Amino acid sequence: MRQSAARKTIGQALADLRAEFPDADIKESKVRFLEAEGLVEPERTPSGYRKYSTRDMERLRYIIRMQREHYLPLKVIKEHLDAMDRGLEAPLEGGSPTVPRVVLADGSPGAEAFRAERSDVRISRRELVKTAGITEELLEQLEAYGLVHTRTGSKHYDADAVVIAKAAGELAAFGLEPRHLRAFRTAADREVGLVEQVVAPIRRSREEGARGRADQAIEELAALSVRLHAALVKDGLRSVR
Amino acid sequence: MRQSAARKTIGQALADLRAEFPDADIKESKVRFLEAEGLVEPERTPSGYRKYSTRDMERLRYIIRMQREHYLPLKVIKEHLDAMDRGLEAPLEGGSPTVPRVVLADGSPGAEAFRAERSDVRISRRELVKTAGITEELLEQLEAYGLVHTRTGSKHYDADAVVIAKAAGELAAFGLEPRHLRAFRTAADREVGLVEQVVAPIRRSREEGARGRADQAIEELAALSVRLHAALVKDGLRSVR
DNA sequence: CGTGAACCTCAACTAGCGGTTGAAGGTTGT
DNA sequence: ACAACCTTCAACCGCTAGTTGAGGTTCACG
Repeated sequence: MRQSAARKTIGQALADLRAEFPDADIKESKVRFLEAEGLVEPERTPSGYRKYSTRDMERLRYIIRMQREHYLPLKVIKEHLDAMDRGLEAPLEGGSPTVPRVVLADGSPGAEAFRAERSDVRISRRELVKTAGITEELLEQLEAYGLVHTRTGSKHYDADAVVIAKAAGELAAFGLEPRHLRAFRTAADREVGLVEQVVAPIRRSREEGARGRADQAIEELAALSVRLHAALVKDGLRSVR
Repeated sequence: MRQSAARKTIGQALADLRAEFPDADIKESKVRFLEAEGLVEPERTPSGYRKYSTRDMERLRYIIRMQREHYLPLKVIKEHLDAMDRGLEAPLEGGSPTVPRVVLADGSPGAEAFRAERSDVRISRRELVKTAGITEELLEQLEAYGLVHTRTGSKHYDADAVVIAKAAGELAAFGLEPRHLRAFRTAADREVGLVEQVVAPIRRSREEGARGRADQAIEELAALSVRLHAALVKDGLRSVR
């Protein structure tokens, strides 16, 4: 019934977008228009049907988010996407130029984050404290709770560490301390475990391309996890409002 | 020719703006247009000539900066100006380097983003199954595990339900069943609890604007939670790859 | 007092953006 | 076989952010 969620026809792609942005009334014509403008380039079947990959879907979601949340014109969004294509990302607002910026810039189900394997960011402890805008003390606690860590076998931190530290810093401003955040770590670990469970058999298969399919699966699972999580939190918060 | 610098005629105002934004080619017609749109309200002399105060000039400069730097549409800029009139801070003005800004919460646009999705989507069970592309059976399980539910006191589902159901459907394609997803629910609940903890005291305060500040806090916390979670998952997955 | 620059209003016009629509036709799944 | 789904292409649309011009008033200076 449900195929590998990977390469969607325009209709399926549209259904996905509508599910994620239910109040936006996105039409086929819009998705095609975005292609005409050079913002997405889905592959085509031999007969000419569009096929949207996970990456294409990420781009579409990014476009819609940027339009809605930041009112950016398409040509600016295109520049961002192009910039993200060749190397690192650049989106929202320039900061200190010395420090690499981190993607997961807003509440996006941050799929693009999972692609950024290329960003071999290496940051010293001092830089981390500075760019994340946190105190030494907070960093120590974050490390104690296993939320932030140096790369295995290194004394340096990576891009994830920056995002985590930054978020933790802002949460601290609300009175949430690292010990409150332990649950996040646990939840994340559990999800990673789930992903492992799914991927292990794929990876073990002796078929050709098993490795690639495993990586693809990891990406999709990660994106889905984050999306599911975000929706559940949002749903749960309805009761708080 | 020489006047008190305070209240400029439109010609003098224009000269000022052109000096500050030499490459913007601002015309009288534009300044008048901005007034017609309610973004500035210069006083008038008895004969009807416009007189721009220092404050009016600041507003004009702000408008031009926002257009150039953030591509904001006039109606959004107007909202910002109105908000600033009622004592709030300039939403998108250059942030202090020490305190990082939360993107999702950057003033009315961000607020709208989260609020917008509370649109009153009402979907029947049949529609949910169809748009999420899942089976009846899966939906039953999702409900049994508390992942998807109708709105309290209603027989209909909302936008969150669609996103959740869809994600669950795609995860099911990977062999992950609702029972595997229970942990997501638990994690989300824990985060909601945390948010509640932070927000409750804000809300209880009898100060003016407490309600608004509480909502603002919820949005920020939600964004931070999702961000933190995503980064932790991504970080955790590094070991799987 | 006259004249010209600077100002006024109001209506009509416009360019560009971000799509939408419809017609005519090809492809695919059951 | 036939519906559901997909394709292209050109024409059309509504909105934003102004611009332009006609016709008239006010101000500053000689």
